[in-house]
Amino acid sequence: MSAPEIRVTLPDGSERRLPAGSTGADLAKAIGPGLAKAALAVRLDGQVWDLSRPLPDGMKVALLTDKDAQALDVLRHSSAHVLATAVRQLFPHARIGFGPPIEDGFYYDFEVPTPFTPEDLARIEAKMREVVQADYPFVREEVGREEAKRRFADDPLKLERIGDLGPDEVISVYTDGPFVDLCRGPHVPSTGRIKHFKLLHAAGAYWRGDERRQMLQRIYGTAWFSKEDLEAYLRRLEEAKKRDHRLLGKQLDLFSIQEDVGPGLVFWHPKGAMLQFQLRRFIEDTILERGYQLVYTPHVTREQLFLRSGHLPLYAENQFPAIGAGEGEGEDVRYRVKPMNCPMHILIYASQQRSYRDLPVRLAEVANVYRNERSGTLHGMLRVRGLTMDDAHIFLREDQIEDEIFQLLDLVDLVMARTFGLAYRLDLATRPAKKLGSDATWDTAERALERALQRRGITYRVDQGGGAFYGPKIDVKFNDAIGREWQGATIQLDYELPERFQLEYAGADNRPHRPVMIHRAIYGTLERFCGFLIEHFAGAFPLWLSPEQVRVLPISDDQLGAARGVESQLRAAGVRAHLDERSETLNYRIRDAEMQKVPYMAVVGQREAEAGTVAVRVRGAGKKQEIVSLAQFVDRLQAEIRTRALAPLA
RNA sequence: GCUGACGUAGCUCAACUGGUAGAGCAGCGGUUUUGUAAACCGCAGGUUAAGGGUUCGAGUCCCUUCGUCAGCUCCA
Repeated sequence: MSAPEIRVTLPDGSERRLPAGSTGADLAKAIGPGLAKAALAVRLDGQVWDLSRPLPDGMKVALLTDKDAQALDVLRHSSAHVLATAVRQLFPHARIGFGPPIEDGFYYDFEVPTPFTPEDLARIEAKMREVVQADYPFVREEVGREEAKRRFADDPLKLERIGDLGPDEVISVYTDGPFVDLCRGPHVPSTGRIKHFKLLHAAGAYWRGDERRQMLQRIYGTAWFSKEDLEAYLRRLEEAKKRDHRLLGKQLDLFSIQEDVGPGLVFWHPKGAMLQFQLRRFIEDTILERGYQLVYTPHVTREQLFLRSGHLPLYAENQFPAIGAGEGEGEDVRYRVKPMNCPMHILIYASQQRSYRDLPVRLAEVANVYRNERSGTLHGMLRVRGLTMDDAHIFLREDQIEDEIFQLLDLVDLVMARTFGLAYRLDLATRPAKKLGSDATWDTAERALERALQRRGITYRVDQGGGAFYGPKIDVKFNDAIGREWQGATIQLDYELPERFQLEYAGADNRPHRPVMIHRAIYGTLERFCGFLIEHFAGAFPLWLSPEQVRVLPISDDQLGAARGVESQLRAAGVRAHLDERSETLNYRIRDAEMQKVPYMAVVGQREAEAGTVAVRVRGAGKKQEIVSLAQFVDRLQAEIRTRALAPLA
């Protein structure tokens, strides 16, 4: 029994009465013809529905148009269906996987005997335009389980999905023209609404994200409400490519990765090495102020150590194979290059008796470790095999955990936000399925992390099951130029290793107690962080980080002497200055300094040479120059370096 | 690791369907001595990633290996 009328509340609070059975489209029509044309979907209490579905009584309803972000997701989801429609027409035997909207676009997975070629993509895109032209309505139907199975009898992928649906779940099917898909929806009213889209690329993707299962072919595309948005997005992709640290690393001669040595192994060229040196110096100075102690430990160890720590065999996949012992040593002695520093730092902790009064003991090491990452995962400096971690292990009492985590979160903020001006996200990663230790321990650990996060009053996401096998962690996430997400800083709580190594401290009760450990890295690794900074600053580093801070440019050889004086005085003042005495035109040398993103140019012509001044040109500021005395210039540079200013001081 | 694409001078890229590997920039040598984003002339630079095969002939076609890129999977 349905009421003869339904009532809905609009976002402005007003109420509307409609005949029972009215749809979102009817509501839009009732409000006005403009809205009827613009409406794409309807939102009921946060849930988005198709316009064609009858509205329930007494709901809050909002019509979505191209102004709503949620509508954009609907558009992209519908675009995925248009893609599948086109693929099915060109490849009738293609089986259909998933086709969701994603950030900036959509994809659809297909099982086809041969992967799509770029030419196929062009054909598919052309076919998609025909589907759009045909303006097929998206028709929603609810079907029973058996009916659903019958309809998709020829597609094992769909059948598998149907089988996975819960008994109470409504099974809906969407049809646009010749294409029928099992789909939760919602969709735009018809394919004609999709106008501004482009297929980007195709690549393999495992069915259901499981590498043990077959590989499907995924086609990625992007879709927008307006031509301008689409073009802006494509431009944004182009711009992002210019910030790519792999490109800038070459252009600015920061680093290289060489085939002769191996993938994922970074050569830090002099300019890149200066970046690393500054970053290292900054973090080491900072943590020394905060009660850390620096240590250095060996790069290889008897394999035994990693057996005891539990890394072998658990982490063996990511470790390089064992190295045989040298002549004269027992044949059973095998060595491993270290993938982590924790066991090393633990041995230092365990090398003497510790009192409860000594805790926390904070051992830090900017250390090189080696991990045999899978070849396909390597990516410039962001994913490498030789990692330089700014690692530390903190040994503490359980009652100290919350405070220590609190302080660590502050350290993260100091480095990320207050020093580099970076926006960052925090994830609280909780217990995974495969874990060590009792649930009670995990409860305590997770709660300690939570409390510290809340005490800092920062928002964070919960990454359910994303913790390490030995404990929960807080991870810092950021995006690279191309939008991929990476992990930076990490703070991990560990009850397991102290147990395995039988660590102890003497308590106030004069009895042995077991400490807890925190593994933490602030940059994460210098490779990844540096790569990220290159992209973040697009190579135009703040002064304190810039490998070359000032380029001194004499206008002609007559000023060479004066320019040499400027260079040496700057260097004496702790500024990384470099004299460009090539017999090229001034314009040429300015252009070169600009392209190398040197923050300051100090031009020395006859006037400056006589007056003891320099003509300062600021990176990126064009012709605007300032004549200052060398002393003033030095003061300004030193202040800017000392404060680690992100932009030139006025 | 998996799927696909790709690999030509230090860098960016040419070389029609197999027919003598080229250009710009960078480098080097000269000339030029410059006032705010590329002076001019010349020279040199390559076992076409490596190895094998097909062919009268391979940068181009086939195979193997290595590497790069995109995505998946996995992780700082």
